[in-house]
Amino acid sequence: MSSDNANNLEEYKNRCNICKIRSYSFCRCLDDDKLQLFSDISTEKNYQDKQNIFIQNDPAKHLYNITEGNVKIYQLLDDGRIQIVGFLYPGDFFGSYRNNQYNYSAEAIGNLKICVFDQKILDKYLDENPVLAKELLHQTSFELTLAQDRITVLGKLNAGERIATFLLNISEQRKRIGWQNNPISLPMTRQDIADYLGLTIETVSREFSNLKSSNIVKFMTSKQIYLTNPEALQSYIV
Amino acid sequence: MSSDNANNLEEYKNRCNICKIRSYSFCRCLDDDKLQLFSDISTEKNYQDKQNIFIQNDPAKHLYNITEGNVKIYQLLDDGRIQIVGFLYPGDFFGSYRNNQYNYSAEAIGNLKICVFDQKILDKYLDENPVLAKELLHQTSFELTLAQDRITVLGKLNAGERIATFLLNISEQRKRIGWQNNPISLPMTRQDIADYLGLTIETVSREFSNLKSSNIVKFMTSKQIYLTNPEALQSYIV
DNA sequence: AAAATAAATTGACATGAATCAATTGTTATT
DNA sequence: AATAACAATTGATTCATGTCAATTTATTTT
Repeated sequence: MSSDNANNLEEYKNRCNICKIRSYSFCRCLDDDKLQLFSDISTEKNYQDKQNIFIQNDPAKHLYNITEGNVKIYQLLDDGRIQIVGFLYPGDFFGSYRNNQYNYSAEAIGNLKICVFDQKILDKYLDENPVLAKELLHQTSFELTLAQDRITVLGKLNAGERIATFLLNISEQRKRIGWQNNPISLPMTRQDIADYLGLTIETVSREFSNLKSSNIVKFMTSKQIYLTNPEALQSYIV
Repeated sequence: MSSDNANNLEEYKNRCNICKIRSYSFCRCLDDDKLQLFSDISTEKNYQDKQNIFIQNDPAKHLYNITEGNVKIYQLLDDGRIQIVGFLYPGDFFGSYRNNQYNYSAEAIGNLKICVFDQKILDKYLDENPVLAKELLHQTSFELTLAQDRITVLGKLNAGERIATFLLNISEQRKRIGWQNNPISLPMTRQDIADYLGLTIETVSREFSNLKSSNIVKFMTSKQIYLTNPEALQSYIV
């Protein structure tokens, strides 16, 4: 674990075809021989659809990084109301780097492959690898800007605008990781979309129907959408 | 700038009577002789009420840390709608550690004293001071959890619940930094509170009146509130 | 393939918060 | 101290989204 290895990470950063831009995924995005270097501090783990990775307020011991698949993180209120804080993609971190409690629950959407980092071991490792610490800081800063954007979406946008933003964000996300950005697939349910956007399932459905009848989107299936007129979507976001 | 200095920071962390818990304020919280060490990488700057520190989408060159006073950070939509992303306190960071554009505008609330860090110089400094990098990561992670909590407030809580959460958060914040947590002062206008909570000024005012007539709060002035019954406020948040 | 179960859509209606408008209270300015 | 300018409150009304209910479509299970 010489600091040399960490500095070399820079070169592998853009090699990953899953998470090119958002950050490298610590494990999958490294060549097999480099992967070995990280086996000291992370272990790989698999989850299936709807499996919980951890629950809000659990004592926090790990930081996770998505290798393959998607995760939803959500907060639950006492009376059962749920808010989905985020849908996460390959390369995204979740869990906790240092807090003693998880701030949300995390659940797999579909099949999931993640890297698990023990907080203490990672923390020690960062002392010897400032490049890695900075990279983690960079990624966390980026996630903070995404969360801040979502605050504006939930605080100021109406239903139609929220849906438009949501569709365009997914399209952008796909572009970022080098996938075709049209048609897009919605791996989550309508209820999940509603809980993510602070709306009800009925409102989500109605807004989709509006977009459909305006020929702005076209549904191949209810989870496969072709953005016929992305510019029209853009104009929703003022 | 030996890495020794950075490691020693740990001892000064809890000395500051402004920002004890949330993190140390890089400058003010250090003894005068230690302060000297940081003059290489940061400069102090003063602002007055309503002065802009930077504007959204400006090319980002600095990271800031509040020494004294408050800052509001906000996003502006094309049609003039505004969302206040956060009210910041002494010890809080804002600006950008590494992005090339600011994600929000920042404005002083009242008199403000901040430390300015040049991105490039800070970045280089972090390589030699992993403890500092980790501390910055820790603070950023913490701010991320706050932003995530706010997503739930804006996505799921009704007007009364948002106001109750807001008042309790301020009370907690004051407790954290060692001030009396009752009565609390609201340095911002009703419009600011509305723009922070995703409500209108009229709704904010009505909810305050409701709390007043239920004897849950008592207004010394319109900006000085005594929380007569904090437990009742708690029960709002389900 | 048929039946059963779950997910998504659509309609009718209710309601919380926004909007519009007027009034009162507070802080500057001369 | 009087006036002006601004901030906060209160009332009347509208409207976007939520709620409740029924129907259609899609996905499992047998």
